Amino acid sequence: MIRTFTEENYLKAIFKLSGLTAGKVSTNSIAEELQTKASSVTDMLKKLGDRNLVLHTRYQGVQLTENGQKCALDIVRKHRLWEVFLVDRLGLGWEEVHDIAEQLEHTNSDKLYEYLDRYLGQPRFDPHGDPIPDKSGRMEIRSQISLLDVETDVSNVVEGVTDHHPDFLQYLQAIQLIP
Amino acid sequence: MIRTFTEENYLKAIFKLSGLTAGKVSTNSIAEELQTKASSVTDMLKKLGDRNLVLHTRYQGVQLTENGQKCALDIVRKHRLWEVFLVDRLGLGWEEVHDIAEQLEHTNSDKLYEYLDRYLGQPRFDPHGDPIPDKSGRMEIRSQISLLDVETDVSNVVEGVTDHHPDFLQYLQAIQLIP
DNA sequence: AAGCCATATTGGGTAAATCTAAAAACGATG
DNA sequence: CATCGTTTTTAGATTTACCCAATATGGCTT
Repeated sequence: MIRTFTEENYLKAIFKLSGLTAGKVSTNSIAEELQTKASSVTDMLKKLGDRNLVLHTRYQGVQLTENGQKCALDIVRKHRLWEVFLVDRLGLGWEEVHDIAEQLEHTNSDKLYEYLDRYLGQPRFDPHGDPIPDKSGRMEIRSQISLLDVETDVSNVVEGVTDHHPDFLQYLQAIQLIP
Repeated sequence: MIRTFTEENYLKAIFKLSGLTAGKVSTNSIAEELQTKASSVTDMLKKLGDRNLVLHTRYQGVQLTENGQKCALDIVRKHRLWEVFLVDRLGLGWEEVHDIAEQLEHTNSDKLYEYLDRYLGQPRFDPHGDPIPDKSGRMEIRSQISLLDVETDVSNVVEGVTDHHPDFLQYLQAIQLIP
């Protein structure tokens, strides 16, 4: 199954948005996520539908098929493995690796990722605390509570962030609040 | 200066062919190198010419401008750094990394390559024995002689290969003739 | 139930990179 | 120096991923 760079980005966006809304994803939300126009999204949804990667009913939103979910998890896996590499091995800052991983994640080669995964010690979480799916798409969920809800005078370990905006991550870095 | 994936591949091809023929490069040779048609090449040469990356005179072949040469060396550098990573760090075979590096080389980020280079110990040669240009495009040339011209009964060190075809490299691997 | 508004889709068009087929230029040779 | 064959370029079409403007849909009000 050959997927273009663009198709992969759509699948990843739909996957991400499905997690937030826990259901069907709207055309406009995808357009905003990918910084494109709703009409472009409709075009692509039709194409992804033809390829059995999404289920799209006119005016009703879209969701990933089992097949599409598998593809999306594969891309997420690649992205997060690269982030671990960039931070743990190369020593880049955890707040600056997202854009680089966004490029690297489109590299295809089963063997590459098999070896990269082993080289990194089969990590289960990326530098932002997000879980890394395994080859078959399974990933660990950690039960976490928000820092907003934490009791004062109690020591806690920060495991991850939910806001991935560069500015916010740089702020966390500056105050040394690191997962 | 933003370059597309495709433009980068053309620059790399022209650079490679310039080295072989030591002069102007023909449209057909580029078409063969990139597995495309001569008419597509002409189109792209026009575009690269407009961008001051090549010097193209109708029916007379093409050569890289100083600017184009710099871009090509940058891509070659990225390619070869990735090859070192794949072989030395991940443990992939030197005969199977070319296609993967061909994808990775299009990743952009000055900082990434600065850190990758340092992480790999600023290597000057890739696993095939080809020199790796430094940030400003300079690279070492080793004076090598062909195995065909080597005297018998004399011990030699194999430094590299000139034929990069997967089948040939797999054969060398099989007989343990490794740089 | 009718109207209104936000959301989504369609239709028509553009730009990039490709292709095929036809025409143009080069250069080797008789 | 005219001709032939190869190489290269042009012209016109196709495909992919976009865009805008116009239209359609569905849900919410009243």
